[in-house]
Amino acid sequence: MSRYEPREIEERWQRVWADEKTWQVANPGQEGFDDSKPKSYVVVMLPYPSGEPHVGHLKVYSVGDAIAHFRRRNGFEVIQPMGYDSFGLPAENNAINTGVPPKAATEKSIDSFRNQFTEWGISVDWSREIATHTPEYYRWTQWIFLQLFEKGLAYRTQAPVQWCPKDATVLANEQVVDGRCERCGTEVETRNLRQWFFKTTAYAQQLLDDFELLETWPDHVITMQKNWIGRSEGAEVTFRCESADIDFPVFTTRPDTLFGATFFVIAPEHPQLDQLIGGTDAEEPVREYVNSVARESLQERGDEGRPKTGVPLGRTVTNPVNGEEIPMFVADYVLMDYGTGAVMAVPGHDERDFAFAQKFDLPVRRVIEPGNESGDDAEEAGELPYTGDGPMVDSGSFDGIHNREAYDQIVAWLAEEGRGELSVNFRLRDWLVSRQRYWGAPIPIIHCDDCGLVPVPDDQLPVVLPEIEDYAPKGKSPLAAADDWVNVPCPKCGAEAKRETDTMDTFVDSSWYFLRYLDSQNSEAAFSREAADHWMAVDQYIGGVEHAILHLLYARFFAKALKDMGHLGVAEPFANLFTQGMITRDGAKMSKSKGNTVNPAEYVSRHGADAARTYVCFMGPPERGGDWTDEGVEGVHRFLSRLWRVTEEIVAAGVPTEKPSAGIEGDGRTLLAKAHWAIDKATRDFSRGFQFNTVIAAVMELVNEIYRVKDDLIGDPDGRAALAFSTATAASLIQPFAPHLGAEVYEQMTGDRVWEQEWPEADPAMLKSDIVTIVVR
RNA sequence: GCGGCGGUGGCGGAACUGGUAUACGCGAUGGAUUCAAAAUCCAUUGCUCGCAAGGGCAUGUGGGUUCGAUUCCCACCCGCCGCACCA
Repeated sequence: MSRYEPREIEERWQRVWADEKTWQVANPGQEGFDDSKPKSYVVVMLPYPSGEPHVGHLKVYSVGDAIAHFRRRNGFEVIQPMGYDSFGLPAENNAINTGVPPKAATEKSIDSFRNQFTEWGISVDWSREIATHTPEYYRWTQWIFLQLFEKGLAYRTQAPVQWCPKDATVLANEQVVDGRCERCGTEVETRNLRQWFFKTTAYAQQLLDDFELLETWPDHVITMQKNWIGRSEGAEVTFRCESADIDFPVFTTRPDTLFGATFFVIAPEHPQLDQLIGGTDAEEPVREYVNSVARESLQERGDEGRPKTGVPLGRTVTNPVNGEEIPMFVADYVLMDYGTGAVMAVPGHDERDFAFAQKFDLPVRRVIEPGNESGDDAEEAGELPYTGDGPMVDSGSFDGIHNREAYDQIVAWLAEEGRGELSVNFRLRDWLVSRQRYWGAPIPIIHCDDCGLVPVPDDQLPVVLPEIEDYAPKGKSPLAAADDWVNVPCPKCGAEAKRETDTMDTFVDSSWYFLRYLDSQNSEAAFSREAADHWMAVDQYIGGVEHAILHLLYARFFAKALKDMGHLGVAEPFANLFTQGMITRDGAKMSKSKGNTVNPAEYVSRHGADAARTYVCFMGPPERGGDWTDEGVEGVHRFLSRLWRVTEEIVAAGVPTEKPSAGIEGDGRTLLAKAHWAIDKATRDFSRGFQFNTVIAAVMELVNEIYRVKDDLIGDPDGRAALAFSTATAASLIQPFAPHLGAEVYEQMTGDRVWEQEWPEADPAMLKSDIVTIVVR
């Protein structure tokens, strides 16, 4: 009997799949297109190709492939493409350090990724492969940019932006975490720069509403996105500064507390600050304060518990509800980029305003009595600031009314007076997409002194990224030094003009790649509407939670914008989302510095791709993380070897051509019952949130049962038929995880190709237990 | 502080709708095979008292509902993740 040599088996089947283009699927209108089957579009988030794939990749592609196989065998026409998110800073930083051009290094990594994915036996339709750094791809990234530009959804403006001094580029808000660059951890600075933005805020409401359309997105991802979009309802109320002749609108979620406003605060960056203090006694101290705030990092400023600071402006505004004059302050706890950059301060009913009032000895006024409805801690409820509900006091004609009712009445009254209206505010800001770096898609815009911002005409796309010598960032894009490339005639008037030298954030590239997969060879369009209408939306999207906000929000925005521009039929790109957990080692996140990394290639060569793949699916529920152990992989390898050995044994004894007889009794009957039990269990757990660990456990139980009875059954033709059926069943059920061994064993037992077989169905008659358990009360 | 997820043997984890807690795997112990080892196979393995038959205790803690609770309810403790001066 020969040993289980996984690499031999795996290479053999990989050759078959490659030669026969088994996983290649035609589009509508193409030869071989099959519309008799329902479609299923399975996408695993595309990798950033750097070095070699790590275990995270092994896990996510194993999970995705299991789903793809299961869908195929349940009668779906499945496409599972692959691509590379191949623009990005790491390749460029590497180029600065080593001199290896980003393109060369990236393409080497892509080859390595493709080779390993092939060795793992992932069932990819390679005819659809894309890489975002190729002109064939980014030509269409640029085209989409221009589409957004035409619709006013891409615009250029000067704004205070987050600048990472280490990476020497601006960052999107989403890419700044705790005041630090999400990539490199460097503290970011605020700079006032002209930058390109996508108008994500135009879709803020729709991004919230369309969560309705999503079928199985994990709650925590939706929650995170909702928090990020940060919708709050309230009112916009205008306070007037008579002495300076300026109206100050403020956003408040508590218009019911308007009568309690005792002062007024504006942000240090407020554009009208100069007008308010110019030539007054307050000018000196205010300027000093504003400068000191500017010197502070965002992180320091954002600290919730820090003592309140601020400076009086020596002016007042009029409270529109009672005509009262209240003093104005500038303070850094008011942020310019939320609401209107000014707030009415109600220290009696807001904790931050209260803290400020205490510090500056300002009056605190109660306008809501603690309600008696809650009945809990009366003492605490009586203290100020009080943020709960209750009847209004000291609020003119609204006294005695419950604050929730007063809310509506006050807003109605303000609207009548023309001093306010209902309003909704979002925390979400527009997406800053320009980067002062080299290795990205050039922004296809030409700056002309006379014509302004001129889009590069369609027939001149792509704007090819030129090859340069010096990648080092100098505060502006390295592209600025490429004179031949920068200087071009204006497409409109022909005068001398200059190209935009910024490149796009790589998240732009990855916001639409799942559309390019559908029509990757199309040189006339980004993708055909017909192909998109057939395949979209993605039926199952799979990836890490770390993209819960960034990538998933951007891709959702893209789909909505493309839909509104008539290029796409769906508003949500990913109908179902599955997020897989991270694999650790020795309980810690893997990192080169800790020396606890796992190189999948090593395990694939030692135990086979099937064992490595099955192990990552067996570690625990795939949405959770797990700790990698060598013993664990060995255990799975042992299980696969057992399946292999029993196959050899049955082959040696002679594989029966007959099916097991229906009347079989004893061990044969028990074994068949176990096989049907395993089919039933595996099918249910597969469908129930991809519980792969228990699917695999069920197959292990079946194999254990085969071993328990095989010596008794192998001598008898009928018993051998039962063994062959059960072994083929085990192969069939393990195939989504171990496609090579699944194919091998299945072929030996039946002569057929397992991936062409329908997923097995359990015979209900075989599921009935002989022993009926009666529950006695 | 707010929101979400979780806590079960020595370890990773099972347990569907409230019905045999600990499936499956790892590890450990004993045995078979072998000149020996590897590999393989078989058996045992929650803790505890007992020579044994058998008993007691166990799903983070404390209560509750129920004939019956890992599962449902209330209160609390711990861990992980996200957000956090957003008016």
